[in-house]
Amino acid sequence: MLNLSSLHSEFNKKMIDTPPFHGLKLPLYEQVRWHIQQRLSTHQMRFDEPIPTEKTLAENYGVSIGTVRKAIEKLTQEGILVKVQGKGTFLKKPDFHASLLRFFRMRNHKGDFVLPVGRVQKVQLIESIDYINDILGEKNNKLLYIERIRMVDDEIVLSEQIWLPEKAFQAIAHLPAEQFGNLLYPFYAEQCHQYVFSASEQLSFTQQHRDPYLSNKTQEWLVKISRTACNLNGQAIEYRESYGYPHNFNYAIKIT
Amino acid sequence: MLNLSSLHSEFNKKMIDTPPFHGLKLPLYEQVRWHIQQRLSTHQMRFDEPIPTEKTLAENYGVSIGTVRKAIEKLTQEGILVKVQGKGTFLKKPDFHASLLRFFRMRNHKGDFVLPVGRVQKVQLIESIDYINDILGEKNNKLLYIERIRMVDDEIVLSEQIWLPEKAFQAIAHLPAEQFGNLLYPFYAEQCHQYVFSASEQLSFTQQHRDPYLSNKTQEWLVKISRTACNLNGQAIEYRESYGYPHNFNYAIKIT
DNA sequence: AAGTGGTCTAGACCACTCT
DNA sequence: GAGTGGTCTAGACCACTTG
Repeated sequence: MLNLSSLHSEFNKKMIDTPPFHGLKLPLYEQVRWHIQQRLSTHQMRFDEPIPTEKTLAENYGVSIGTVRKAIEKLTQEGILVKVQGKGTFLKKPDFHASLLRFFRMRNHKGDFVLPVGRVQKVQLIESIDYINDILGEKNNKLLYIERIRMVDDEIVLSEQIWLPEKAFQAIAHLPAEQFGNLLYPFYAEQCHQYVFSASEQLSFTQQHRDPYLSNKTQEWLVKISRTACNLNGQAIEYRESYGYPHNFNYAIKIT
Repeated sequence: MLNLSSLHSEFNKKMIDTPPFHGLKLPLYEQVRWHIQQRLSTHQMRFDEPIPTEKTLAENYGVSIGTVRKAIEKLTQEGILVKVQGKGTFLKKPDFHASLLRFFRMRNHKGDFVLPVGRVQKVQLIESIDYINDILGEKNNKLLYIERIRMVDDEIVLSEQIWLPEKAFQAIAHLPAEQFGNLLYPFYAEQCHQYVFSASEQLSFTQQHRDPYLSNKTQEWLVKISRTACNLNGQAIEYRESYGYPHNFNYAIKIT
């Protein structure tokens, strides 16, 4: 279990005085929610062990079980926790396998939908770029710059440029490109303890991008996806721009 | 108030025997949720009067107030109801103003973001089209076919083709195009008591579409949005295909 | 002041998982 | 059988809106 003991004693003091709470009168369950989330994000991530039971949390926090349930329900809706009946409540293992597939439905030569394979081509330590650092919430920081392609049947279908804050990713700054695996987020997690939990993507079309890996002509339309990926605290830890051809593009959304 | 009286007496009989429930053991709150939703969708829509209070519903259904609250919470999450403290719980007035703006951020000559103005160009009663009727869940039905353009600063930026089931839209089948207003969904509601509550959209790119209103050339890329719009029961009541130029296209999404 | 939803309690029993 | 979350109860008091 994650160590959440001694919460009870800290409860009142911590809840009302910590930064987000000065002067605010948040509902009890919001305070519990925030406190649990803080505890989770400052621990080493464990996806295989349950967090304390609702009953335990209720006792530790000195609130009723219904209040804890409401807090956990919120965290579940946000995609941070998953509840499994009979087993417990777990940190949700985020999987972004499907994320680019939300936009691109690539087919291989047989016509089946496939996930393009990723391959890092270049890794480079570079000086500060203002607009990237703005996005990452940093200032004048060195950056780790990565070029990566994604392929289906040995054909390059997407080209990606990735910027990381050098500070948090020192562990991989000097590794050769070949050691970066197919998927980057598990790689970040293993090597740097940086966990991507959410991302916001922006989609647009451009005729301005000349890509070194896509053999596109001048003035040809490309799809551009800008992604900012964040950790549990909402802190940006990666900025990425992906380019691809429009013919494979397909995206479905439900509006309510 | 909506008339939800006499629910109590019908409760047990109705809940377990009505179509979705034969043999199923749904939680109480799910049954309540479904029952409320049914009642709402078979009434004339009233967005200005509250539904019965939680206390009343609890008494009528013979369940505790917590169970009713959970049912209503679900309906709130689905965007069907809105709760207003001190006033009551209301049917949510759906607004799709922003929906196309989710994809297209049109700027006018001053550079501000604007909602394109809609204008119906053609209204026509046509014979059955199989793939449209499939989408609408109908068979061999006549259709109402509409052509509509959307404009910014007198420039056509989107072109739409719309198909409606003739049966439910007889009231507008023979109206001249000029009488269709700027927005269609409020028009459907007023004239035909057809209320759009949700929609699923599919986005793609095509070089195949030659549009009568967009002055596009052969082989030029266009954005295509296919939308199926549904009422409260999830029944499809409109199918629409919209085409536009990619240069204004911009779409943001949050992934978790 | 009366009525609404918002928050919170202190339990109960059930369904499921694991040992 | 022990432990987990899932469902459900029967209240209480508070915050907000309206007459």
